[in-house]
Amino acid sequence: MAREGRNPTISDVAELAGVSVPTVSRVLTGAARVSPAKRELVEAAIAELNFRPSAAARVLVSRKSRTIAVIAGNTSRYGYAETIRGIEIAARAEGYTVMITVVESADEEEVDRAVSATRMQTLAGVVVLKFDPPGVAALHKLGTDLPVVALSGTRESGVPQAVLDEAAAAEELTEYLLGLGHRTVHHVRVPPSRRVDGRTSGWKRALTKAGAPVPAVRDATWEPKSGIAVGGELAADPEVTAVFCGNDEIAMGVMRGITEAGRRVPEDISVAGFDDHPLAELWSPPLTTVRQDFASLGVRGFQLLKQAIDDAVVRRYSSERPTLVLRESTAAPRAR
Amino acid sequence: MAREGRNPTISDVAELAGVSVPTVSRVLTGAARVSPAKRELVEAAIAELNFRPSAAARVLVSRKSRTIAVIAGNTSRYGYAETIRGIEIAARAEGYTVMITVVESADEEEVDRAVSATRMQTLAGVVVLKFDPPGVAALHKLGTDLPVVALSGTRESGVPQAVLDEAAAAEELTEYLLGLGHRTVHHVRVPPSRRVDGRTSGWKRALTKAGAPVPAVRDATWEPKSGIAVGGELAADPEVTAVFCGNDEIAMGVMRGITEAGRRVPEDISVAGFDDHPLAELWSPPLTTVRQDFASLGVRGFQLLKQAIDDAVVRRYSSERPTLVLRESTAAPRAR
DNA sequence: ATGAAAGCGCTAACAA
DNA sequence: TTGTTAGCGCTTTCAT
Repeated sequence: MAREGRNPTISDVAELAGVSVPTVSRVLTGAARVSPAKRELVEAAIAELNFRPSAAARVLVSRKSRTIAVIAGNTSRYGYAETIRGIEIAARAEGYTVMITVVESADEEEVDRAVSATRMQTLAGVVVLKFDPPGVAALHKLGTDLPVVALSGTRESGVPQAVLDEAAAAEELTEYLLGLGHRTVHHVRVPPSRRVDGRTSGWKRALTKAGAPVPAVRDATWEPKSGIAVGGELAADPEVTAVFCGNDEIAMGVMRGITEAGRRVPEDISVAGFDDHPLAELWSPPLTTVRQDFASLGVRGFQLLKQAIDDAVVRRYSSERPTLVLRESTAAPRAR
Repeated sequence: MAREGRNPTISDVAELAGVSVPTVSRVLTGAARVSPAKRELVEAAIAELNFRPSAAARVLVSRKSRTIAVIAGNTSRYGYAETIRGIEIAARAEGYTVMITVVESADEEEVDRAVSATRMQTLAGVVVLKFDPPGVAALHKLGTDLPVVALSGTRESGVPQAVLDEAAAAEELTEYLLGLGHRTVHHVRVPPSRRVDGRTSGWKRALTKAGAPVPAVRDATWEPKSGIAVGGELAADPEVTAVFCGNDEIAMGVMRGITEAGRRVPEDISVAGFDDHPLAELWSPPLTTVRQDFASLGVRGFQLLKQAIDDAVVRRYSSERPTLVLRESTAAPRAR
């Protein structure tokens, strides 16, 4: 009999409906046919008791889970947050639950901790945000006994992955800047995920193709403010007429540094960003950038994972080309 | 014997270590003393097999879970994302896993869906982001048989909650603006969680106290762009000399609208925001605002939840007063 | 189509 | 301190 003070179980439902426990299970899972009469009884009992099956018991016996994990180096920065949002939307649509694991650093100990914490759960699969070194490290530690999909800006061998082709977009943006008449384009990099970074390599490729000089790369952190100092240095160099920044937030910092140094954007120096942050078009001047659809990256990532979970014919890649967004922070250089 | 192709279980460990299954369990949970000799054997076996206990089995038998759920109307907007980050950090430090449930709307059907999905898992507790109507609705549907903590900007009766005292901060900001010499302060509101909203009520209180006229509230959406049109309207009214916006992103939109209308900030119109978004200080002019520590709100929320989970003496409230940040988007009105 | 029986991997209660 | 026994709430055989 259903006791008070605890959640109803499947046997409470079975008893109330006057059927066996497996029959209730059949109604729940839809795995086998149940006569309409019994099904109705069972459904009434479920509703009356407000019964919800225990996910833990289901997982234990069926060895199948409706939970996926997302491993990420960060959850709140724009690209990360939007990507996770996309994953969650796609997962929810398919009835999957999402749990989050944050990997703070690429230290072996921290990566082990994160992977262990993740793998304690019985999971249907894992999506790894391979945007940074912690993500890359976690991906490698994860093992192959579980469906895994990586999300990133550069296609790489190994697990299936959904990609935003950053290199192609960065190349296009750099070519646009050169086409405006700039002799070359300087580059401020955000912390790269590996030695090579799609945005940086696309930039370099465009310069090389055009026979333009390749200036030394300048590094910024993820903090928008770190762009201010870099902007100041850039403003001090009269050779600099165009700057391509690794993301919009850094670009905003760089623009402030340039402005504080008394030079104007885009009249003296053109500045372009990357991502199309929601505030990029509100900035003064509105930012020329590359639109990255992170939410769609997350959706595509989950879809790839779903295929792997279902043992479907697994497409290993899903690539999308971010698009150039021309606004007012870039212009032709002034005549010298 | 440990078979290939499946995860090792506690009995594999027991067998390899030459002890009983419960002894392994004791080592795992630390619940009872085990002789150093056996403990070492067990630990060696665990390491050799790379054994990880099944969370599902543990939950099933112990009825205790190390997973908490976060229910939120949104995951990627600044305040939400930072709050979730804080919850995750605090949870991780205590060995808890975080799952996310998004409630898209306050529709009964959607709220039921979200709550059901959440409650399928055996949870230690739930943190609800009560920043918007979906969050409020989910909180009410959640039931009382589970530790629940709400996070919001306004203290309210009911479940324990961690709060950022928005009303007090909004009042302080409005007083500051009035103190600058503005006859009154106009207000642009972001979508409120209920009829009353802390930011709006603090603003109104300050005006009333000062005997200043209370202008009609203008509404914006969460989209920063929605501020542009509002800014244009405000700029067209010569009576408007100071505007308090519900968040920084809207303030940025409003400032753009004002600028596009040919008026200047702060010379013609002062504009203040709320939140201290990371880009607020980089904006031109840098934004006067109220710093809200969302990450700390999340941490405090988890701590409250942890106390409830542990049946400790439960503090029901944790309140923090956001602080005024004075920058350059506000100034005294020009002499008329 | 339905039920009886078994058992997923662990912890709790008890005995030794 | 340690082992034996029982059983958490389900799904999965296997009969019927």
